[in-house]
Amino acid sequence: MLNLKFIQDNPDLVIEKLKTKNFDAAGIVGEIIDLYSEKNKLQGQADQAKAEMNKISKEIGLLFREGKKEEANAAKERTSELKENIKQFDQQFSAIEEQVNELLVLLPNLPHDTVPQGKGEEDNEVVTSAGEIPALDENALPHWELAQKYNLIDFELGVKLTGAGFPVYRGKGSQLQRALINFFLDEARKAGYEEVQPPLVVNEASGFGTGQLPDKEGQMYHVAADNLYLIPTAEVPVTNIYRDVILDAKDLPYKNTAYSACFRREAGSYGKDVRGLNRLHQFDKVEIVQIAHPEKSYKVLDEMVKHVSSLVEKLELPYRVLRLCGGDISFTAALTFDFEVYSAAQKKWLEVSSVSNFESFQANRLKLRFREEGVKKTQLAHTLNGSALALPRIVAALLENNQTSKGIKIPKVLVPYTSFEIID
RNA sequence: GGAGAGAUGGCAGAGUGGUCGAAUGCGGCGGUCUUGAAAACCGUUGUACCGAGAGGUACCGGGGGUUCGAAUCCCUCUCUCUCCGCCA
Repeated sequence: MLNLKFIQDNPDLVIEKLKTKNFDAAGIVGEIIDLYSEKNKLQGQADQAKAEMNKISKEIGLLFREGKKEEANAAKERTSELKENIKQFDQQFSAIEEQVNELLVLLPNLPHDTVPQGKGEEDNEVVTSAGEIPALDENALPHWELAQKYNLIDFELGVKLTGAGFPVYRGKGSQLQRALINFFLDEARKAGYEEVQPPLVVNEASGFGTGQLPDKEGQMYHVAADNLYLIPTAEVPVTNIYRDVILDAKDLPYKNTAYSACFRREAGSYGKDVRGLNRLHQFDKVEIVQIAHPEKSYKVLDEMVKHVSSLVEKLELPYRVLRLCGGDISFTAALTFDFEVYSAAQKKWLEVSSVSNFESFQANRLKLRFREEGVKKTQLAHTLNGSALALPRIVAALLENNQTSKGIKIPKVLVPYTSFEIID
């Protein structure tokens, strides 16, 4: 959510910047500004009326104490009109506030200056390309066939237990999952992230804080009986750790990492790249989150991109980093780098990480503030997060790229975690 | 699932209709004292909005009501805790 005052002070900037996101904000911004001045006018009137009311009430109290009943009763009569006015001001005031909030929630975050103009994925900018694309045999298998051949993942069994998109990992497939999770968590810890194990189910306030609600309500599984949501990413509970808090500037940045299962309904995405591990309803992911000082958040973003790069490099996967264009970047992000690894049998780039700076967009919803030493006024912090990494597509690429006639080779860094070097 | 208790400032914890944005203690910050530190003592210490400022307003879990006036009374919702039952 953009800051109300910021919009008020920079309406043209907001409209101009949102054009990059292909969002025409002129109407909404105009309405917000009108409502804002109306709101202030009303508040001035309401506050004045309330001040008078408070004054009279105090006087009445004193008069009663002194036993001047008649004067007190006379004073009472003066209040009825005031009371009515206050009631009306308050009603109008909260109606306007509600309207403003409804409009505010419609505005996406402003894109960073470096976000390229564009309509969709095809306009994303490749900023890095690294690693060698392996030359596989003609008869190389896609990962879903490899998974079956080596009994690593049972998709049909998942359908029996739950439904499509809920695979059962078994044997070395299951061990490989565990190895990756531990590897990712260890790497994050070495990079200074504190590990946390958050709940996998969150309440409405948390969903709102990071921006899943109300915008992407249909994306999450909703536990209706308790009005709770299964998390689509650990970003939600981990970032919400910092909801409604005021931090000391000297303690920034806060760095957390968490492994979690992630649940996504993926409504409406059937038929598109859904084979095998490409798109699931439940998957594992290690997430990194940072709460940063606004002046340092882009440095932090770079650091996070480097961290994720190091992970795919250690796994010896060919990858590229994309700077998302205005048409592809999310509603909440100011700047996002996507990581894609090449899955050599499918001959496809698969997104395995998305690293974003949300600036103060989430912080404003979260009421996540910090205070500079000696300064009374609080400021909104910046939030950032990234996948480091999402497992399924990493597994897909590992299986496909490392297949040999003797089996599937495990990258060196993972061997201490898997305790086997080859899947055969 | 059954029964009960509760929700107040960073924490603990008073406050049952007016002078309460809220006692007191702890913690934090500043100071006095000290070679330094501790102790002791003194002062200070919530957030947000409006206003050029003086200042004003709101907030004692959320919403509504009674009243000239509500942290305090009433209704309602949510959450937390304790005990019992069941269970990992």
